[in-house]
Amino acid sequence: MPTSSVWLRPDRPPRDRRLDRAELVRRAVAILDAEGRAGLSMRRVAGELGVTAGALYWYVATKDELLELAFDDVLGEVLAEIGPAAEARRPADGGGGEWRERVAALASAHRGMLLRHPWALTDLVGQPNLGPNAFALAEAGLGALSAAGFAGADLDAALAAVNDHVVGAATAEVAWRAALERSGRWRDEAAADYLRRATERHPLLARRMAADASAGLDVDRECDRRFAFGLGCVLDGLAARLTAE
Amino acid sequence: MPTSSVWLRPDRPPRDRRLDRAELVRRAVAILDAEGRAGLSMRRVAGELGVTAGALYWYVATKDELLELAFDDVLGEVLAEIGPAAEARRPADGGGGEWRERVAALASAHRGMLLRHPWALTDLVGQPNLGPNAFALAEAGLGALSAAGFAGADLDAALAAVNDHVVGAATAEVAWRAALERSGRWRDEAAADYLRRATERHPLLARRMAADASAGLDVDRECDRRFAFGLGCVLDGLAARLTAE
DNA sequence: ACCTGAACACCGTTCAAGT
DNA sequence: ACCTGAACACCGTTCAAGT
Repeated sequence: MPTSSVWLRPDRPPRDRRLDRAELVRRAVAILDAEGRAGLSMRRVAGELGVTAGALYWYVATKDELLELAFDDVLGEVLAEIGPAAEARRPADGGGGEWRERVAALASAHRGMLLRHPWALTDLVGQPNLGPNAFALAEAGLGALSAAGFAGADLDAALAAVNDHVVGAATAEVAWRAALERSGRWRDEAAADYLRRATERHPLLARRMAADASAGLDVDRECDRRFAFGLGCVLDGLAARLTAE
Repeated sequence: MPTSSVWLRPDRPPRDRRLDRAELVRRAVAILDAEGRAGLSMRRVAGELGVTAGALYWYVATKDELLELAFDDVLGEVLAEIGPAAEARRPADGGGGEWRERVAALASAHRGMLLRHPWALTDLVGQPNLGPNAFALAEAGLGALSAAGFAGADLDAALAAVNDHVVGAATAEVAWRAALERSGRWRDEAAADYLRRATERHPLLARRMAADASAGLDVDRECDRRFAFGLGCVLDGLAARLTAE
């Protein structure tokens, strides 16, 4: 059990080494993307790096630390996508109505990253995230919302409202897509029976499911639509709280 | 690898058995609540039930199935807290402005359950949830929002917006509380140094963190406040979309 | 029908010993 | 300083054999 955090023990200066943290993290992310959390083992990472499992513990104290580093790594993609330009021109802009677009761009990039790396959602639960990219992303969010006019405790709450929607929507989307993939195996007699009986007492649910099934819905479009709908609600609510003060 | 789902194979009628699914689930939930996901092993559950690990596989095909059952079990607490009364009087009420309170009550009970069982948040990612309590909860949400006036695809999107906020906020809250617990171990020289350097380039973040630290903030109150703030935003947005049509 | 006991193929982590 | 090799204490899952 490590007594402190990865972020407090920087990667040591190299001497005779064949590895460094960055390489561990790259491998871990690749494995996580390809096979999910269940596919990641210290032995697997080590094997792909041509090294023994024990060697990894020279760079990292536990597997959890490696996951922490991997999470912060992909978190960096969000601002990389927005472009450092947006960050640079922040103090300059007039803070008019365009805060909505800036917040929406951040939220959308954040969502995109979570969909590319669904395993990262699990990291959000239960682990404090104190890496440099987490800080930078938080600062960008605070910047966009303070430019809008939020300050003090409301600034925290406003950022939380946006982030919560991003995380919640990504969670639901990932789960829904997983369910659809497995639904291929649900096309038998027993499954149809179970669903029929289960929805008998749930007419609204039954109608929505029937609508989805009959319309041959475009999953990507529907996910985008729901995300935009919810984000629009949150942003409207924020705008209302802004003018009310 | 099971080819179908737990929900398709109902618990068999008893003969000489000493166990049943309900007992497995109760034990699993107790262990998860007490020690989190890391504390749950098939051997542990079996041991507490006075039985061999292999015996569990008579009732359940995999550990994942047990987790699925455990998740649906705690999901049942949400409507149990709201009371079946609310469900019963649903078709009767006039559908006026009180939909806000009904949706808020559902969201709040949902949040409470997730905070009591933080391990459930991990289940939300990657696993489709097809248990009876999940269906019932979805129906209740659809009922509240269709009473408000939503229909069709907007009904789905409206429910998703509320649920996403609940799940996202609970995720953030659980992570934040975990971070605060560990912050006891962060009170040394190196940690202070890391935080100082990390926040140097992030003035807004630094100011918010300083405000939190100096005010001696009440974590419970602040979490409640943020949840209500975000939920208020979402509900305002929904209300606006309702009158716009 | 239900459970035991033992096995299989894995884990994360530690640590002496090597270079 | 960095890595190996082997070990320890676990896992989930399977399955013959018992009752």
